[in-house]
Amino acid sequence: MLSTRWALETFIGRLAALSPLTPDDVEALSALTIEPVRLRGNFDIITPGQEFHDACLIVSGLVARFIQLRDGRRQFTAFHMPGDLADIHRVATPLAGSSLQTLCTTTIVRVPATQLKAVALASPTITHAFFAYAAVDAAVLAQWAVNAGRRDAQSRMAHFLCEVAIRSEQSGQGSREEFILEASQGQIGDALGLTSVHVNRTLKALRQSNAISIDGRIIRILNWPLLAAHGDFDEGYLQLLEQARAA
Amino acid sequence: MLSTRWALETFIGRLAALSPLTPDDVEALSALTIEPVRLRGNFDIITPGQEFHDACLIVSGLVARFIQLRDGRRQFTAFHMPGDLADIHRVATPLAGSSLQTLCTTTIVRVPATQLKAVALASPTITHAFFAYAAVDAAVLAQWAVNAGRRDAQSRMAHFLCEVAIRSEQSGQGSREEFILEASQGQIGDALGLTSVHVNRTLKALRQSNAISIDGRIIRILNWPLLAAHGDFDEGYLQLLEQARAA
DNA sequence: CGGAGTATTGAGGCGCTTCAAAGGCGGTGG
DNA sequence: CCACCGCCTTTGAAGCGCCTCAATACTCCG
Repeated sequence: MLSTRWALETFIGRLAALSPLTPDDVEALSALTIEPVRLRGNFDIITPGQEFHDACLIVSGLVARFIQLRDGRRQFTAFHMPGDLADIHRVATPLAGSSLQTLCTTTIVRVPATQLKAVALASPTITHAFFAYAAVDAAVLAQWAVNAGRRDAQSRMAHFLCEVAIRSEQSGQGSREEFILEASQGQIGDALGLTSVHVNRTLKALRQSNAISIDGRIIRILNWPLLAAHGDFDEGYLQLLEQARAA
Repeated sequence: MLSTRWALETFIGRLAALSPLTPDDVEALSALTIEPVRLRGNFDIITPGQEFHDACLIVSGLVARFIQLRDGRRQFTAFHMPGDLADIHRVATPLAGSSLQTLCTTTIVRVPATQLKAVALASPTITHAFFAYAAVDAAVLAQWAVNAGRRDAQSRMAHFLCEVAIRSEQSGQGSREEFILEASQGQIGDALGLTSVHVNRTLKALRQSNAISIDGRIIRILNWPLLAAHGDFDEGYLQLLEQARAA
């Protein structure tokens, strides 16, 4: 199930949803895979300032992009789930402004940036798809900024859970009603700009309103309309480009 | 000075700093300009959900990208200054997840996405430069997310002012010691995730520590090391790719 | 069975918001 | 030319949301 091939096909499928790929495109992209690497949790894939010449395709597990402050506190700026390509910008530069770390035991495939770039430039439809993929990344990041800047803790959490739910569903890792989130409450706090203590209280409140239930790392959304309303969540931004293609 | 041609040349210069452009590239990009449009402040260039088939080159003034909540509060996710291309993602899709609004009287040039796309696909170096440009946008947005998520009001403000200072300098609009920020305190609050009241108090505190002085819309940074330290500011992320090219 | 990391809960404090009001400044029209 | 109006800035006072500190319980794993 969670094989290297599965991850690559999921990624290609997502690209295909963004830009109609030709059979040649799919073939070129399918040739990308190199050896998978298994990493423990809390492993630093990239540290800032350092040059890094590979992109990361996530096969299983969970990877977070983050920026760290001098005092050690940090803010996650993205979660990357199985089937995601974590470093699409590596096409443009080997320098990273942010760090990448596994949140749990994770399998990734390192795709050399040179290969990625060659594939991108070889086909206009792939170029287009890569742009669109980066645009979705940016749309998600914008929502995280809105979360941190303008929503209170419960709305943030609700919006965040809705996003993870949809993305889990999109990558075939679960449904929007039930999925696995391999992150501790402290790590969720780093994504939302909250402390682990307040994440705990916020989750408790959402549980008590019967919007969600939690069993270990399994999240169940019991009342989707309630949660979506609470988080002011509109899934459009996650499907923006699929819609564009349909039009 | 702030002519359409100047803005286009500034934009091309920035691209050239990201990826070595050929003379043909420069020529192709120089042919992009269409008629400039003058807009009043608080003019909506894009509203969400709507399709939009042009990218915006800023000639003068200030444009903000933002996402609005149901209750009317909003979070800015980017400022676009003269010489910036505000909608590089329009290469990939006509659908916008966020809105675009002028903050003051502003002149823009609407570049048809079809033209932009054609130019991008015609040259691998331009494609590369566009990717790099989008990567810088994403790096800036990530810093805004960190600002809202993990920094207190004074650090946020300090970081924000440092960013605007450097970007003003980069686009030849001023120096990092003295520049114009055409935004009200309420609008600055929308960028930082603060209320206008607290923006006012925060600016007062920074003035009293002799880090900055303010005269109307003119910001003077009196003590750059102090302000940068206060905001935990490292300008690397704004010049990431220039460095990459130098290497 | 012991230890480390995580979850949970309480108490107290601070930072930012909210509400409110007054003053400044530029623009517009009588 | 001045009176007026809207927007912005500035300041005060009070309240609340989230943080900090702290203690206990849980769970996984060796």
